[in-house]
Amino acid sequence: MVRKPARSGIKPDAKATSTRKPNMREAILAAAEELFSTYGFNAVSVRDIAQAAGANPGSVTYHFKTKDGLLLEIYRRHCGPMNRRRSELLAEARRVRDLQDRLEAIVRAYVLPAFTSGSDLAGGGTRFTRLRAIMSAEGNEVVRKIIAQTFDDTSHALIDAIHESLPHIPRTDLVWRGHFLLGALYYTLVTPERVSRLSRGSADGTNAGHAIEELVRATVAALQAARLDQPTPVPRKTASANPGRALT
Amino acid sequence: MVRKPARSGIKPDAKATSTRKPNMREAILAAAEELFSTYGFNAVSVRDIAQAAGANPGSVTYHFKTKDGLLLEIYRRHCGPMNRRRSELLAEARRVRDLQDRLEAIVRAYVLPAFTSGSDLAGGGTRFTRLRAIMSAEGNEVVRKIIAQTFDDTSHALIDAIHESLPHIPRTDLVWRGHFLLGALYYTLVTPERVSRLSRGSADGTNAGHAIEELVRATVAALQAARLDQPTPVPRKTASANPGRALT
DNA sequence: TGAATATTTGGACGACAGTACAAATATGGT
DNA sequence: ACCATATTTGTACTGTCGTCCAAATATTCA
Repeated sequence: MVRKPARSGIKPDAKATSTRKPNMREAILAAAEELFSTYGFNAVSVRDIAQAAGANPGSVTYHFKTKDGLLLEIYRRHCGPMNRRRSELLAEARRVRDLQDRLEAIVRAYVLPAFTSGSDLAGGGTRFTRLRAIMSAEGNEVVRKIIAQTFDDTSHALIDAIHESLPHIPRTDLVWRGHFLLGALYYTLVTPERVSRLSRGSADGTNAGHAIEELVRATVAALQAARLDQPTPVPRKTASANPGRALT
Repeated sequence: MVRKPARSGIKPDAKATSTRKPNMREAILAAAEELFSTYGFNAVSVRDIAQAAGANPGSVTYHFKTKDGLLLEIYRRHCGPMNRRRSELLAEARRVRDLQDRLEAIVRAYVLPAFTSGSDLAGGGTRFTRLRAIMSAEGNEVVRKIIAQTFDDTSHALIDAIHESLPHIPRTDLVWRGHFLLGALYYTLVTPERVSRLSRGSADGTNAGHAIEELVRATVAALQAARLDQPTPVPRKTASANPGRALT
């Protein structure tokens, strides 16, 4: 790990009181999720995780075989409930009559489950989404597969629902704007203190409620934007930088 | 680096043919920038960089002392020109008469220099901004200092300029929306292939020109959005979910 | 209970990390 | 040519990494 962990209180002490099950596996998962979502995958070692969970490094290997396997299991835990919740809210949102309200509900259906996970209520959804944000930047191969398999359906459903409500806007534009939504969401979870700093304290970046409201408001407005009727036809010559090569 | 380097024992021979100036320092900087912006800081080793630059690992230490020092120098190279360009374009933008055009110009003044660096024309700006995006997710300590020192001024200038053009919108809201802009920008540079995939090929995420146009259009619309209360005064209950809890 | 199984432990392995350093070499001014 | 300096090289040091494994311990069920 890059910084010293300062010994966060993830100790599995006092376990025998209520539950007869120590369930080291769960403790390891929780510790890994917390550490990965804070420092990133590459910066956290298996030993860091084991120590935070009060377990032996060998135990991690026993339960999850590899470090990638551990990450995979974390994703498996959250993806199902989160996307199920999104589907429910999206179906609800589609039935809203007023266009403006419907759009807002659709965006909310996508954003809300990213902050509140179904199973874990203590900021679990936020933690997992922050993890997703970090992983998208670090570019882990295991994650890339999961995303294409699991999240693309949800994203398509979002875009389709929006397109239904805004049929006059090209689908391609909506893909872009939905992409920007996810980027804004990720960035807010990764660097919330930046909002507090730039607003000189008048906004709290770590307040999920505020973040959601601002994000929904901005996104609904962006989605409804018409094409610019090209006051400047093509970006200036300086914007010649088109890396034809593949990124990532 | 994540993948195995295959350990080719071949040495960088035949270097003295054309140019009489090896300038290994520059080669190391270029290689490090390329590798860091592709795989992240933690995933790339000093040895990876040295090999990519055709240099000896000790040479990296000689020129930049530490790995962090190398990263620091990369930032130093780009921050000055990029922010100077932003200031120029921003001053230009402020003088535009029409409100809509002015807003657009202001946003462009912030976005364009992120894609086209002053010195390097072959996608250098894009590469550096992608690096910044990855670093913001990985959370390096050295970078955090640079950002607070160097980029906050630029961000404040952007927000102030927008606030001048949209005085009826609370500054706090503009901070949020500017934050979303940066998040969207970062995410587009980090995962451009996602746009191509979700649009089923009808949009090219790696095309900087398109990305800029879409980003500017969406951002201008988002910036002008009024509070949700104003246009539709009806409080709704459709999106039943209730956010309100703190995160992190 | 005792046997079968599941889990935990502590240590080991080879690979690779960042950095340091003396020797070798290249460079530039006189 | 010479010397002083700048750079490059090869290697070595000390950690830490992910993973493995045999022994120890806990758990479950006949």
